Amino acid sequence: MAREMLRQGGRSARIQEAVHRTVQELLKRVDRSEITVPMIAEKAGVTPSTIYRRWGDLSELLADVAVARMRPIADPEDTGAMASDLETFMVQYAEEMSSKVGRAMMSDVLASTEGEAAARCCQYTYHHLETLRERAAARGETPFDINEAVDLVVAPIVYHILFRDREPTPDYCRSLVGRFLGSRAEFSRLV
Amino acid sequence: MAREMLRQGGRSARIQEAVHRTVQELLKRVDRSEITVPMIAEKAGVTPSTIYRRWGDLSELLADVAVARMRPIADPEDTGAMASDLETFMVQYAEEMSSKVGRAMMSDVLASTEGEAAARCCQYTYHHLETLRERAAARGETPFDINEAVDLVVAPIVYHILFRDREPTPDYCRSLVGRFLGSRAEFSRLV
DNA sequence: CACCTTAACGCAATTTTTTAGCGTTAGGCG
DNA sequence: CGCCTAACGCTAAAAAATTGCGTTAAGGTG
Repeated sequence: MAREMLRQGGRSARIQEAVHRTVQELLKRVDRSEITVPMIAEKAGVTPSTIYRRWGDLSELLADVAVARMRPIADPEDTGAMASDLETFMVQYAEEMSSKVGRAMMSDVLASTEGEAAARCCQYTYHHLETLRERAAARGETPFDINEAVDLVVAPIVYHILFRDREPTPDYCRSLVGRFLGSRAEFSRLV
Repeated sequence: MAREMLRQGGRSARIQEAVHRTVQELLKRVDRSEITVPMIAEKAGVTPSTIYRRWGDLSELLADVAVARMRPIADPEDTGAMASDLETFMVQYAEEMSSKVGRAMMSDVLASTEGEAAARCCQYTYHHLETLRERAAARGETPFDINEAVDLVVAPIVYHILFRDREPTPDYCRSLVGRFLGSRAEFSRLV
């Protein structure tokens, strides 16, 4: 799973770059069950033993690549209000994760033995929600609770993607956000 | 994935039984990354080629075993009331799934390529919830909606188990059930 | 800047796993 | 009882994973 490298520059970095890029390209073309370490090694121009020594096995490499792909490159879009911010973000999240590559990424991340990859990609989601929460607070809106957002919105989406028992349509995602924010309103009305 | 066997009895069934049992025993002793097909074959007294032909590869076999283990053997406990029924069931569910073997089962199920295993083990949960729902209706209680129960209670538990961002303690599970039933009460109060 | 240390790599031999052909065994059915 | 063939065992060949050892090149030091 790409332990923290003692040497971060030069050849080592170039190889990581080449291998990651090769894996991503392969994931687009061939089915994941067809992908092998020697195949990746050849296309990336490295020796298989290098991959084995550095990542351990194929599943760890795939998990590493998946986490790298999930690393956020930008903050979620600012739509001007908390509700629409959450809706847009979650709809987009569901779209990305329910796609073929998204599903593959989640699968790879969860297959990683240590579970460290899962925790990290979970942090990415928390970070985005935190951004939205602070943005709402800065606007003067009463900010939402992040743990509750995960329980009421993120978790259902992820569950249905993983277990394939329901399609996470945009409408469904918006209804989740609606229920989430609605439950807060009703709660505050009752106390 | 153990395609529906054309021959269900006799030798074929004995081999499936032996292989399944061997896998379960191995999962208790050795780490999953150590388990190999030849290892299972030897302990089960069959040839590796039999396993490869029947299950495809190791991950499919593990998924098949996991689904078989998750197959319900009994209905959830009847505690006399819908709320306590749900609480007991979900607390027990969280305990089983967050254990080491439970996590391994979920991981194996989700790693299965076709996702057919995931859908099936998802059906088991739905079936149990359906039992609780009918039981509640028979008592005269207003039955809960199963999809909402999945979204509000099951999904968060599963999410936290998979991503290891939170421990699904009994108290936490009960609070999920409480919020779920509470949201229904508040909703009906507002209409 | 030249040198030293050693992490990380390439190569190749070995081991293990996976695949595939082919004959054999034993369910299930007429 | 006897036929048909799904499913198995065995074996050989192919592919993948592991390991030892020499080589390359980061990154630090005098």
